[in-house]
Order: sequence, then C-alpha cells, then structure tokens
Amino acid sequence: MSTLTRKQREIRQREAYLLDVARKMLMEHGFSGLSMDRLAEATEYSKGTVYQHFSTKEDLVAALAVQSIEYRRELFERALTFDGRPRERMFAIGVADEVFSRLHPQYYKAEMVIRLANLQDRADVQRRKLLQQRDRDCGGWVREIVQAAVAAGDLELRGPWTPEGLASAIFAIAVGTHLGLIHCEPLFEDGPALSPSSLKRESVSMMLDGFGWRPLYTEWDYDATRVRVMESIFPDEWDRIQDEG
Amino acid sequence: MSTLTRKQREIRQREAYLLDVARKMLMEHGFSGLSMDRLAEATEYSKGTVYQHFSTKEDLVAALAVQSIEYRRELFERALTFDGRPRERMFAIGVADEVFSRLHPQYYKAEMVIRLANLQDRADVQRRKLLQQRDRDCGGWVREIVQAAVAAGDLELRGPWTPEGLASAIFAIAVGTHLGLIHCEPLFEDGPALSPSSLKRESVSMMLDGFGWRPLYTEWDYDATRVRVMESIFPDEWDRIQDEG
DNA sequence: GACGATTTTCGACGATCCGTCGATAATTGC
DNA sequence: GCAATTATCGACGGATCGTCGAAAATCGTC
Repeated sequence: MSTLTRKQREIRQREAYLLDVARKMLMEHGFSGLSMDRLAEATEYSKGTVYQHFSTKEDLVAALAVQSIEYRRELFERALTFDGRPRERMFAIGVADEVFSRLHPQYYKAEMVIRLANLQDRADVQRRKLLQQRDRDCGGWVREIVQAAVAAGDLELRGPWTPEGLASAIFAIAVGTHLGLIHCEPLFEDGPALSPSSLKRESVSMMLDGFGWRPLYTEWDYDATRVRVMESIFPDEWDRIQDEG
Repeated sequence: MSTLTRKQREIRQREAYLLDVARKMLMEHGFSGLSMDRLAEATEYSKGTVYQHFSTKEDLVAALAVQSIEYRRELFERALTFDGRPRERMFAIGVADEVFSRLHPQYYKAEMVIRLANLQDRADVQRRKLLQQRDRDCGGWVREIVQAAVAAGDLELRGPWTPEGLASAIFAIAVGTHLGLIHCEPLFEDGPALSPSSLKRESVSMMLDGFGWRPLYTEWDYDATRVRVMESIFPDEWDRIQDEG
C-alpha cells in the first residue's frame, strides 16, 4: 500500500513535470513546436513512458488545458465568496479573471491554442468531459450572478437578451481582449494606452452600464471594490502581481 | 511580352486554384489535415511546384488569410460609403463584419492559427506586412468614426478612454464572439438563443450605449439601418447569406 | 527551324514527428 | 526466492515537411 502510493506519487509528480516542460515548449514554439520526441528527450524519459501519460499529442495539450481551467475555476470560486450587490460580485469575478491572466499569461495563451486545435476527436473522452464541465461551472456562476441581479431588480434584460447571452458576451470581451496579448502586430501604431486587463475591465463595465445594471460604473467606486476584492480574497496573488510590475 | 503575361496569368490562376483546394482541406480537416503532399496530389501538381508558390505550409495559410482579409477590407471600405451619423456608420461597419464573418467563417480560424501558432517567423515577410497593413486600415477607419462622433458631439470619451481604446474594445467583442464559433463545446447546455452575429451586434450596441454614444440603441431603429445598409451596399452578399440559411 | 541559355517542373531524398510494439527491466504477490 | 504482472525503453513504420539536382519546357538569338 505504502509502496503503491509512493509509486503513484512518483507518477503524479512525473506527469506534472512533463506538463511543465510541455507548457514551456508550447509557449516558445507554438503547437507545432511541441513535439513528443523532444518532450521525451528534454525530460529524459522515453517516448513510451510519455505515451503512458498522454495517449496523443492532443491529449497532452488537453491536459494542459485542464490544469489551466481548474486553476481559473478555483479563482472564480474564491471570488464568489465576495459579498455585495450582484454587480459587485460580477466585478469580483472580473478581478479573478484579471489575477488569472496576469499571474499565468502562458495558461491563457495555451488555452487559446488548445481551443483552436482540433482536439475534440483525439483527446481522451474523460479529459474533454472535464474541460467542458469546468467551463460550464464558470459560465454557470456568471449566469447565476446575472440572474441574481435580475431578481434583485438591479438589472432588466430586454429584447433578445437572456442571462446566458449576457454571460456569453462578457466572456467574449474577456477572450477577445486577452487575445490582443497574443496579437503579434498591434492594431494601432502607438501601443494601446490601456493594459489588456484595464481594457477588459473598462469594456465590460461600459457594456454593463449599457444594460443599466445598477449600480452603474459612474455611480459607484469600483476602484475601491477592486482593492477590497484584491485585499480580502487574493492578497497573495495581489502581492505577486505587484512584484512583477 | 504577351507570352510572359499569359504565363503570369497561368501562375496567378494556378495559385488561386491551389488556395481554393487548400481552403477546402483546411475547413474539412483543420490545420493538421492540410498537407502539402496531399495538396500537390489533389491538384495534380508536384510538391516542388507548390513550394514555388508558398515557401512553407504556414505561408500557405498566411496566403489564405491575406485573401480573406483583403476581402474584409473591401467590405469595410464599401461600408464607409454609407451616409449617416457616426454611430450609424459604425453600425454599417458592423454589418460589413457580419457579412464577412458569415460568408468567410474560415477567416477567423485561419487568422487565429497564424496569430497563435508562432507562424510569424515562417510566413513570408511581405505577406505578414500585408496582413498588418490591412488590419491597420480597418482599425484606422473604426478609429476615425469614433473621432468623428467625438467631434460631432455624439460621444464623449471619459477617463482612460481613447479612440484607439474604444476601437480595440469593439474589435475584441467581434473576435471574442466569433471565437465562440470555433469553441467545440458550448458554454451553456442549451445552445445560445442568439446567433454569433446577433450576439456580436447586440453586445457592441450595449457597450456603445454604455458610452452614451448618440443616438442610443433605444432611441433609434437600428434594425432599419441594418436593412438599409444590406440593401444599399451589400445586396449580392445579402442574397447569398439568406440562401445559405 | 535550330540550338544553347534560362526558367519551370518534377519527384526522390533526408530529416522530423507521431504512435506502436515487442523486448527488457523493475515491481509485486506469494 | 521466484513467477507474474507491470513499467520502461527505443527501434520501427507510416506520414509529413522542405530541399535539391535532374529532366522538361520555354525563351532568345541566329
């Protein structure tokens, strides 16, 4: 039993190590630059061993995505504990997303690469289910906050809008903005005045103001909310972000 | 001279044919399913000939992106001829983007592949420059419309917002929303009530309302504007879109 | 039309990568 | 201590990428 557990620990540790090295390769040279042969060589394991962890290259990338998504899910879950009006709680989710993207920009990029890779047929079913489940967890929480806002009378959805639609729109802004990080050539000659994180925060805020979601960005000090969220929920991460720049 | 031109025409025609077949392969089997060997075989040219058109596989994909992006630029340019208040003209750009995304859904995929897979080193410099130039053309036009709105008094930019920032936010929504098309697994169990194009249009409109950009979505019949843009500027494309579904 | 020069086309070739599989080494159960 | 099971290894087949020298076609000139 004890030996078995040690062996299992070894395997877990090795898998984490493989994923670390693989992630670096993915970041440096993109999906095509990530090679099972080179991964085996770099980690000094054989290909056969690597393939016992990941059945295909796509499955390896899916495992990277699972790591990424589980970490983000954890941050979102912590953000949910923030107390306040629905729009403040939504703001807290945004802060969690900011923390995630700034502490793990490579995770964010890897996620983009993964979503574009056609891995639906090649990655293991279990991992794909897990990915979808975690995605829907995060999406569901955002939707619930929207619904709470409607229930509280802070927000009124008109026309074709549904809670799911609004949640999708918020995610679209987040994804689209962070994609700018990867954008090799900037859209405008002089770089953006706002950082991607600020741009995302401001864009979502403007859109939610367009919905009339109370309290509006103009009638509430959300900078103070951000500081409260950071200090009360993400103190360690906040320190690390500020250390890095 | 005449022979030379004929030869050049042959080459042009062949390149277009190669790109057509390559585009089909890319759409059917994804980036990894697009193979230079199979392209050569399918077109009944040799690999050497294919490689005289495209120096690498990534360059081939970049050429596909150039085709699409030039088409999009053309649609944007036509949308610019629409007459009206700045926000209507911005809306016309949105309609152009909708036309483009529905007639060329594979564009976003090709562009994402190029931007994410570190292809910038592998595609030809000239093609990369062209891509960037066309991008900036479109971005510049959007920025100019924003500036026109500010000048006309229809829009007031507060806080950290600049015309470039607002333009970036609009593009972020567009890209992020269309990325949902690629997303293999939907975020919510019941598919989105809105189509991606509608979601994008509504999201941008809500955000611009948040900015207080007159005339607001609620105080103007933008559905009528959309019909006017479609009928006056994109009649043929509009027919094709409606034929397809 | 003939013939050498230049360009174009071709496909075989080396290198790389993916995923497999039988052989070998390590671990477990008894 | 020994057999059975499991883990590890790396050579192998199939496929792909990009190259390169040979063959074919085209061009320029007489």
